[in-house]
Amino acid sequence: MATIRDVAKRAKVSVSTVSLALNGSGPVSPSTRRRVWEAANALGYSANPLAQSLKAGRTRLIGMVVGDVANPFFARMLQVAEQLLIDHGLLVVVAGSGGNPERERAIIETLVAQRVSGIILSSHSSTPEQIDFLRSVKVPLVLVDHKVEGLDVDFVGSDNVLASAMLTEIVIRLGHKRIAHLAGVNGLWTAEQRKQGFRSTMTSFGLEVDEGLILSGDYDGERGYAQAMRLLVRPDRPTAIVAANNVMALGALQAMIDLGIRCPADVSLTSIDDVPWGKVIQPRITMAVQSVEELARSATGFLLERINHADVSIAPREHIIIPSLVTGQSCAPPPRTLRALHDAK
Amino acid sequence: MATIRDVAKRAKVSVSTVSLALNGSGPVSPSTRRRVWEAANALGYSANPLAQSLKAGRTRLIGMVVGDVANPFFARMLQVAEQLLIDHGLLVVVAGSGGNPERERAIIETLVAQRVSGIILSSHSSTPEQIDFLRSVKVPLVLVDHKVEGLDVDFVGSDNVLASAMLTEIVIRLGHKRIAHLAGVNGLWTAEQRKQGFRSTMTSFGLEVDEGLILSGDYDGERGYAQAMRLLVRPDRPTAIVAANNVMALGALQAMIDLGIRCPADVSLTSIDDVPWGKVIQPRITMAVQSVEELARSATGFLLERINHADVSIAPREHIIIPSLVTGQSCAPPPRTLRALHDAK
DNA sequence: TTGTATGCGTTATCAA
DNA sequence: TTGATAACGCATACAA
Repeated sequence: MATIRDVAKRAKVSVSTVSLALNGSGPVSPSTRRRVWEAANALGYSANPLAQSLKAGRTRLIGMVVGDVANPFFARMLQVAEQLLIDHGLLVVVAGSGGNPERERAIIETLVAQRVSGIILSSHSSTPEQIDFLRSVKVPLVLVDHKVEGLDVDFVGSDNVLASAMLTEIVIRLGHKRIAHLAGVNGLWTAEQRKQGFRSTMTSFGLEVDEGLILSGDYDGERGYAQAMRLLVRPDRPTAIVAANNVMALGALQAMIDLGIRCPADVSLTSIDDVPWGKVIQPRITMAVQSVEELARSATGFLLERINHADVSIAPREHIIIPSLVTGQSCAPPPRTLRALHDAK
Repeated sequence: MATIRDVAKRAKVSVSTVSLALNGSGPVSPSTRRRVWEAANALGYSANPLAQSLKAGRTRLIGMVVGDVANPFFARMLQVAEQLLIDHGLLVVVAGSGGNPERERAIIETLVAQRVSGIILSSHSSTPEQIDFLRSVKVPLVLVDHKVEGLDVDFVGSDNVLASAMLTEIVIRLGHKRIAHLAGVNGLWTAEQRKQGFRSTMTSFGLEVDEGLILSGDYDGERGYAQAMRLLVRPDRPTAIVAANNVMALGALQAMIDLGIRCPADVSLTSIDDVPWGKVIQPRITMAVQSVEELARSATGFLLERINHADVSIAPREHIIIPSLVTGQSCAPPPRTLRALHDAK
């Protein structure tokens, strides 16, 4: 591979002139500029990014750290962000933490050591230690999806309270009273927010929250299936389930199918986040969807601003995306028999 | 950040001694080794990967280039590969080519310029120019999924001919005669292989291949839906559809649902590749699945070998994964009326 | 407008 | 066993 020295030799100028000419970072006479250009072209020269990075102290790499790379939500986010970033000459390094805080930390340390220009992080930990650690990261950082309270960095996420509140209200208005919430990973920010939206809506409609009907499915399909099973086999089973994410909703739906319970005739179901291939799943599930595209665009936008204006200090920003309701056929009034029973008591 | 010089100063030795002590790349007396270690620890020193890479001529980065990062097949592949690679101290840079050959080429050039240690590529082009270009890439390269004929590099993929042959045979044995093939992107290796498996099986069972029943859905869900529609509204519609991938099968299923056509009572359906959330889709689709895990493991294994034994020349290897059949409820004998009609003619 | 020289942080060669 | 020094390839402050 040709180096800057080869170009200098061929153009009969010094290396600094080549650098100035090619980067436009200084005054170069048109004639030498052309000579340099031609020499560079003839040799197929392009600067070694490694040497540039060593000099500059940072690479043109962006780190993206999420819990699970294969999760369709993050896969889509990666897709959108990567396209945007590559157009700005930035490459994306992805790593999955598996939801493990230590692993998350180790990955971030590796990325910082690699001198990445910025990090997009969906953090799975908000312990004081993790906050301290993240605070110590001097690389531009944007948090997505999961907010870490007490950490003053850019955040892009959706209104999780609103999302579950919307869905809860829908089933309440249909006449449901025994409503279950299939929650996410306990302690995780989004999971707690969604739980809160469920609880507050129940209360504001004068319904009592049965804590036994709030089960965590860990945002996982299999766990969602198991927990839904547990709910559905109860003699006093709920007549509606508000699932905190898409894959748990699918797990719940599968549990119903396996038990011969009809949706929505017997039990209604709602979900947060779009369901992959939701259109071919019967019944179509009523859900509160957050725009992944908007999330990805916003997060990369924040990051690019910080990278390009590293000199000016920008106050941490927050972009909360409002979920939109997509109505399916998975919700109906509670079955007569049950409703009668409840009304009677 | 502490540099090697800081460590040298603190341990009162030269930088070369620090390098030797820390890397174990030369003879160092136990006492100085300990002093260096302690100094390094006290300063929280770790070598700057950028400087190491500049010296070594290559980074500890692996490039992964696929058509679509959000495609569940590739997302899963990325997930598995990334975990394996990070355990070997390698980070993964991902980029989506969008199936565009020029973009694919540009991405690979960027990765090579970045001095990545290796590239995992699912190429969407096998033109002579692309082959020449890929041949010129001096970085360890492993092809996955799509084989590029005439390029002597490691390849990991599945037996695509067998996959579609299996599915075609299943519907033939159920008595179907008018069988459609919802094919992938014309010209793409896997798509052509799958088409071939369909054709040869039809022929070997003495059935005529109606070219009008082979439609390309471009491996895309929407296109698959449209093409399935086209097939299903025909008065002489096929009684079975063999889809060349999962998302097109889902598109076809959706088309059937929208048209009020029952699956499998009216039309049978099969698919290559696992369907995401296939368990909650009614009916469960009969499919030939390839193990993405095996593919990812094998590909990273090949790559790691080449990277770790860059000195010895290894002949290009091929790992063909045998798809396994997963039987669902999407296949049944053709409807009586139609069968009678056909038998009569 | 152009050239010289230095540093970015390592590793490796060669002396000592 | 240890140390001085030259690369790796580039950018830039300073000189000319």
